[in-house]
This record gives sequence, C-alpha cells and structure tokens, in this order.
Amino acid sequence: MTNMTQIKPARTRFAPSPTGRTHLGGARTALYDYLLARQTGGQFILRLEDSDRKRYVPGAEEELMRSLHWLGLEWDEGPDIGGPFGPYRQSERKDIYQEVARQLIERGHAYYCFCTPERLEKVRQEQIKNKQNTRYDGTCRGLDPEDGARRVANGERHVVRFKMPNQGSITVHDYVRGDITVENSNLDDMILVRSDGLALYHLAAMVDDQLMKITHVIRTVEWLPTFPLHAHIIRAMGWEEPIFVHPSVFLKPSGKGKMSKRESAEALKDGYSIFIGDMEPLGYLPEGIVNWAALMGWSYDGSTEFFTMPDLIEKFSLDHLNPSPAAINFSKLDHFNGLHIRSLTTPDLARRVKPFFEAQGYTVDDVTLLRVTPLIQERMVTLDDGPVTAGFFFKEEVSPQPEELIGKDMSPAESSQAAQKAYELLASLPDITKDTAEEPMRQLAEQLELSTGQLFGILRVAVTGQKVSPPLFESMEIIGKDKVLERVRTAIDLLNALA
RNA sequence: GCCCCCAUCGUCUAGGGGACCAGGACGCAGCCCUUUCAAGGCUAAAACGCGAGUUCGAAUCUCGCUGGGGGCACCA
Repeated sequence: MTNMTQIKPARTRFAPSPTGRTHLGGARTALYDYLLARQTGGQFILRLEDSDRKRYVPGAEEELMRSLHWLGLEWDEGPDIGGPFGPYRQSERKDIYQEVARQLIERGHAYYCFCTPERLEKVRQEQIKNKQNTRYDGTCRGLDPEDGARRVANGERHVVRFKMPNQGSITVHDYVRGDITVENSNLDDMILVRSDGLALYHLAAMVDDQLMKITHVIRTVEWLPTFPLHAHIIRAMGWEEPIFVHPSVFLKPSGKGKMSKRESAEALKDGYSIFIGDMEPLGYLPEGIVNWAALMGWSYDGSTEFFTMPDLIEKFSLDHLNPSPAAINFSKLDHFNGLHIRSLTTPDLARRVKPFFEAQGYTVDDVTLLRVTPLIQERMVTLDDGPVTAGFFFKEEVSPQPEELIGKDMSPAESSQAAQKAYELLASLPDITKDTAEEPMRQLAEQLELSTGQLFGILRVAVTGQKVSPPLFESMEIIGKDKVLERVRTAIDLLNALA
C-alpha cells in the first residue's frame, strides 16, 4: 500500500534570460529549484527565456551554465541536453505561443491591437503629464474580432493584448505570503505577443510552465505585481495552476535597494562579487556560496547553519521561506567559506588551492603541497589566501625585511646573537622536525633569557620571510634543514648589517 | 504619482497569544588557549518601528501610521 502522505515529485525550473551575468539572486532561486526537485525525486529544468532577441548577450548562456555546473546545480532537462518537453529555449517555441494566443482571442480573453508604439508613447506621456496611471487606453479593445482578424490577415502590424476584465478582483496565492487580492481595474491590458510574433514573458512563461508540467514556480518577488495577470492567463486557458513561490530580493549590503552596476564594481574592489562567475577566481568554494545563499531567505531551525548540499536536499523546505528582503552580508560569506574550507579533506583542499599558487607564479609539487595544506587549512578564508600565507614554501629563497628580523624589545645585535645560537643548535640536529627542534629551541630561549615569542619571532621572519606564518617548526620541517640553515644564515648577515 | 509586498540586535535569522526581562549566527569588544596569525572555547554589548485595539495576557492577532522594498515596456 502506498503512503498517502508521500511527497509528489516536483518539477521545477530555473528560467533566466541570457541578457547578463548570472548573479547571486539567480543562483539562490536555482538552488531552491534544485533542492526541491532533488528532495522530492522530481526534475530540475533549465529553460532560456530569450524571447527578446534584442537583449541577447553573447556568452551569457555559457556563463550561466558554467556557473550552475560550478555550484553543483545539475539540471535534468535543458537547452543543451534536451528532454521530453523541449525545446527549452523560448525563441524556438514561437508557434506554441501563437497557438495559445489564438485560443485566448477565440475565447474572448485577448484581442489584436494595432496601435503603434509611437501613439502608445504619446498616450503614456500625456498620462504622466496629467498625473494619471500609465496604462493602455483601450483603443483596440472594442474592435470587432472578425475585423481584427481580417486586418491581421492583410498583414497589418499588430500585437496581442490580454483583455483584462474591468470589473471584479482576483485572488492569487503566493506560497510565501498567502492570498493576495487585487482589483482587476488596477491591472492593465498587457501585451502578450509582440508585433514580431514572439510572445512576451507573461504568455511564454505561463505556456511553458504548463506544457513542461512545472509544479512549483519559484521566482523572485519582482514578479509579484504581474502575478495576477499570470493567474488570469492560466485561468482563462483553464489550466491547473502551479504553486507559485516568490522569495524576496537581495538588497545591497547597506540594505538600501538592489545591487547596482556601480555597487558591484565597488564590491569587487574589496574582493567580493555578486556574480557567480567571479567567485571561483576570488577563492570561494561553491559549498560556501551555496550554504550562504541558502540561508538568505530560508532557515532550518534558527540555529543550525552549516549545511552541505546533501544536508540541504534533505532539510530544505518551502515552509521556512522568509518574505522580507535580505541585505547581502559578505562577511558572512567569508565565514561560511572558511567553515567549508576547514571541512575539506587535505587532498581535496590541496587540489583546489593549487591553481591559486600557480596563478601567483609558484611551481608547486604535490608532495610538498600535501604537507603544507594542513598547516594553512584553518588559516584560510578564501583559497587565494593560500599563496599569501604559504608561498614561501615554494620559493628558493625568501627576502625578509631586515627590520622585521629584530626581536621584540631587542637590538639588532642581540637579535643577531640569538639567531647565531639558534643556527648552531639547528645545525647540530641530524634533521629539523617539530619533534627534534622544538624542545631544544625552547630550552635555548630560556638559556638566552628570551621569551619564545622573541626567539621564534626572529626565526619566523628569517625562515618564512613573514611576520605571520604557519607554525614555525612544522614549517621548518617541510622546508628542510639545508634551506632553513641557509635562510637563518642570511638573516644573521642582514642583522649584522643593521647593527 | 499609482499598485503590490515587507517590518525582531548593525546584518542574516528563531519565534505564530502565556515556556521570551526574546534564542542562534556573522560582525564588533574582552578573556582563555598560544611561537605569530588563524582556528577553537568562554564572556559582553546589541532588537520586537510607532499608535490604537482584541485579550486575563501580544514580538506573536486586527487596524492605522511610519519606514523600507518591489513593480508600473512590443524587458525578463
């Protein structure tokens, strides 16, 4: 016997227009789509809303797909892989929309409109001048349908408009906000089909969602104002309504409005971006971004915050979506990224961080990298921190700032002497490892009446060339006795020159 | 201007009439750990926008106000 409460597989779709770069907001929508589909054993569909060819941006599709792949949001049907309900590109579905438009007209829910864009613009300006609402003035609304059809047959330029009832109201249901009722008189006779014959979003998306058997339409709240129109179209066609879910928008970090081009450029200067395509070179993990994005507008129990994709697939729920807009918080992204970096296995992290060393010109051998990785794992926020903190492992020689070699509260001469003693001790060891070197060095510090901070600080700069580094003796162990001695020798010379 | 939506720490959020002198997280500050930096641990400061109702009781329900956001294309 089947379980009555069994979850119905959801068919979700991410339907961006290839008119720009894939950003955080889109990624989150796609993520929610993906999670719902995976959780219920349904399908996640990628559809391209490219009905406006004028706005088509070359390369946008490629970046979109690359971004989705990178985030791990694999689609089951799409323009590149096909599927049972294709084509998945609106520009290839023109005839389908035409047919629906025809039926709408036939049923009296739409009509041909012959108004020119020029006249429409004039009307609009007039309305603005008179402080009226800008809306279609209804010139063609009352035209005899047969007359209209005749003019169309004669090749007259026309669009198709939805014939909005001028009485009554409509109640639509948004899963996040509940019922929303609006007066039809506040709704316009929106254009459904352009004069070039291609449908606009309002028609095309509704048709596609229907034909592609989409069960849940997840789209941002920008679509809420036209939601009633969409419901009118669906109901006019007698279709079953999918569940509509409108998560909130993302606001810029200040919380004042949506992210603009200017702010995006600004963020990039600080090493942040809202474009998924920028995130990888910036050193972010898809895991970190997914975790972060999932929690902007959704929560699990109010306290659990670390989620992997499998966790999310298991725990995501539409029921915990938050209707209010969320300001982007990049420092929290850093936090999640660090969390996920620390949760990676050493080989995995090594593999991921390697290109960042190479991008800085380092020649990296895997054996050394594998030893270095554990030392930097909990010191990294983004992968590009790797070469910054650990580049010295892959240098032939380091070049410390001479002043930085001076120990705290010490003179150059004292520092030099301490380094000399350390050199002798290290030279006397068969090899330098944490186990062989640390204890004797601590004793040396005591002998010299120096704090470990003083002595180790001098050596740290000498050996790594940096004031801040991974733990000293573990680092020495990887660098090897010969190079360590060489670097300490150089440091002594540098200090002597200062004295 | 018109329409729609939203409203808890600076930010992301938990909360859905009594369990809330409001919990978690980021960030910030302090302390602990410590060879630096991190990581980790502990502590602190920090919020129910305002006003009316309803109720024995409201962060939670209703209304108004205010504030914020979104939308008003032959874009999506």
